[in-house]
Amino acid sequence: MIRISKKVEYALIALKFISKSGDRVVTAREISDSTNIPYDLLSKILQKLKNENILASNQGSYGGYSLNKRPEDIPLLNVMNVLDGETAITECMIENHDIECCHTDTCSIKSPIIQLQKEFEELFRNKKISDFV
Amino acid sequence: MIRISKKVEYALIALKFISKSGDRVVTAREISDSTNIPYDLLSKILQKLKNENILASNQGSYGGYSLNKRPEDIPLLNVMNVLDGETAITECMIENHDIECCHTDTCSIKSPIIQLQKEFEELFRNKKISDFV
DNA sequence: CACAAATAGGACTATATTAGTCCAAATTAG
DNA sequence: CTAATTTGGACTAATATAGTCCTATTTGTG
Ligand code: SF4
Ligand code: SF4
Repeated sequence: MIRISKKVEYALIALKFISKSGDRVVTAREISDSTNIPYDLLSKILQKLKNENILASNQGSYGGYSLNKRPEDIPLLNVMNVLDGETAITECMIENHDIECCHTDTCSIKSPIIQLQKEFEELFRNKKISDFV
Repeated sequence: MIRISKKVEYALIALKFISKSGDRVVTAREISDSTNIPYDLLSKILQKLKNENILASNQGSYGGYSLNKRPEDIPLLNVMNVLDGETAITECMIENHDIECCHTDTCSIKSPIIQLQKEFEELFRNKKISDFV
């Protein structure tokens, strides 16, 4: 059905929330409360964004998250890759794929698929978090 | 993980096969044998393409499928919609959606999502079967 | 007419992915 | 120390995808 995952949607909503909060740090609880995104799920998402240096975090009380990059410097593709793994429109477009698709020998559409993969990535790489703010 | 479904990949491979076969009709068995696409699955795919008038079919012995449109007149988006249902990058982008996403009231990213949906559709509408042949 | 080859299509199963939950540990300001 | 917070593993539930099985219908040919 080709869908942007809820994780990515939630990330976009959260990143927007944080970028609208100025310089102060924002807690996961705060975002969860005002967006109805499940707290535990949101926490994981923010953690992954932090590990990717999209967010900065402070632990402990009065801790929270803040943006570590400008919204215009965060490509949507980056967020997708962090949360759902490498974005590949087909099995064979996964880089370093040990396990080959069982049709790889006879498949007649690989080269146009490579082209489509490029255009697909381009669309999502050019789309930045700033476009959602 | 955002993937083109196997159904759609198989459809592309099959459509390529048919369009390379000139004017004669091609059987599902023939395509299945030379591509290793599971016969039963392929049959369903071809049937759906026929119901959408992308293919023409003849039943009975010496029956089979043939293209009903020129490859350059078949958008990839069309094939995706036929096989996997309406292409909507998020729940709220499904047209006539009775059931609303549970965040619809508070969601802050709907309008950029609408824009992204447009660009997404554009990419897949501009990509034609002829690009795969 | 009988038969074989083909499309047509419903129902089902298995597998994989996504979404969400639960729990416990580590960190830190006050 | 304590409360608020991030960190992160393990688990469950729900949904979607891929594939299988079976039967009916159509039609050209002997
Ligand atoms: S090899 Fe062909 S069938 Fe296999 S994943 Fe790539 S495009 Fe799809
Ligand atoms: S309303 Fe917002 S959260 Fe719900 S599907 Fe649309 S974009 Fe996603």
